[in-house]
Amino acid sequence: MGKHNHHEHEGESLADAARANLEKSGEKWTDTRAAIFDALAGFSRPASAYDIAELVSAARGKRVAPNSVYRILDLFVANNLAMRVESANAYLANSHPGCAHDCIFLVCDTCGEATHIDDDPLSQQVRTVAKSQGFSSIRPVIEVRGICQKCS
Amino acid sequence: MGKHNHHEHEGESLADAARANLEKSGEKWTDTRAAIFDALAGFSRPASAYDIAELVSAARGKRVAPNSVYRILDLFVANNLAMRVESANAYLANSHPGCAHDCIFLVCDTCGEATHIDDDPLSQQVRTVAKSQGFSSIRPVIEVRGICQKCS
DNA sequence: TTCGGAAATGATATGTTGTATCTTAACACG
DNA sequence: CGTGTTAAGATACAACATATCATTTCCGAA
Repeated sequence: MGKHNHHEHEGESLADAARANLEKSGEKWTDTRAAIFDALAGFSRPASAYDIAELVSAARGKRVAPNSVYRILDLFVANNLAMRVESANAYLANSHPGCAHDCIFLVCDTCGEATHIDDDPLSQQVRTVAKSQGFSSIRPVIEVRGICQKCS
Repeated sequence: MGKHNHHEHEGESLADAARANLEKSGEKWTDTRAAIFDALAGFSRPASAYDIAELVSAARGKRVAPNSVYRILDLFVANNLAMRVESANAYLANSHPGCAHDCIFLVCDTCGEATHIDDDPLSQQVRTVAKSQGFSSIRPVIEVRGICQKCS
């Protein structure tokens, strides 16, 4: 079935888990990175790098430039602490870091909320199709735009 | 199997088919639209609105502004003459307009070429997952980033 | 302890993608 | 013809992303 348990973290606990995962890769959990992770995790919907820059700048009373945010988000994505939602040019914190999946995002065109689904059999099919065409280094991008239940 | 024949058009014939489809929806096939469609169809990989603006401007010796290109691309996408590749912020001409599918794009990170796949059973599964979460007005975005055979 | 190198962040500039608003031009129809 | 509608142009700006170089921080070796 491709199903298994996730540890769904939140708040302190999520940041701790993120930190642990990042340090496991030999990366440092700096103040700036912590602040950016907190900001990202605090959003209930995909946040742009500029959203995060603004929030972190306000929270610390000290400007954080967008390029720094992008750098750190790239690091987070590379280490599975965050995911990029391509169709929204925005990022989401991974609520179960350390557990790698191809993600499926359902993004509401009305409220902007994104639901994060794992469906390994489905994403495997996508990988298989790509592989059959000779693709390697495959990174599936599976998203759905639409209207969520709340908004309809 | 979800398989069926496509009429794969190219060149003149593709533009003709595009024109027919657009007019069938009560839209006009103007000179500007024709020029933008030709430009788009002439690219071998997903083209940005600015790529197209540049090419059309050169071809006509008369500047076409990006906003006009966006307007017309939106019209094309709405009428299935073109598709947007979300992960590339770019557009592709539909080589079989009039035949609606959820598309799967395989995009090479090295050369930028995009392969267009139809797999209705697969995209149906994506739609079903979204529906099961209460989503409506569903538009799947299924893309794969990776390295194509030629580039590996 | 401080020196020197490496990694992280900051400052700044610029490139790319996308929209908003208003004006002008083309066109269709009475 | 005139008049209303649709298409396209001009312009400005907003939003997203990267490039480059300077500064700071941190850590290990002397």
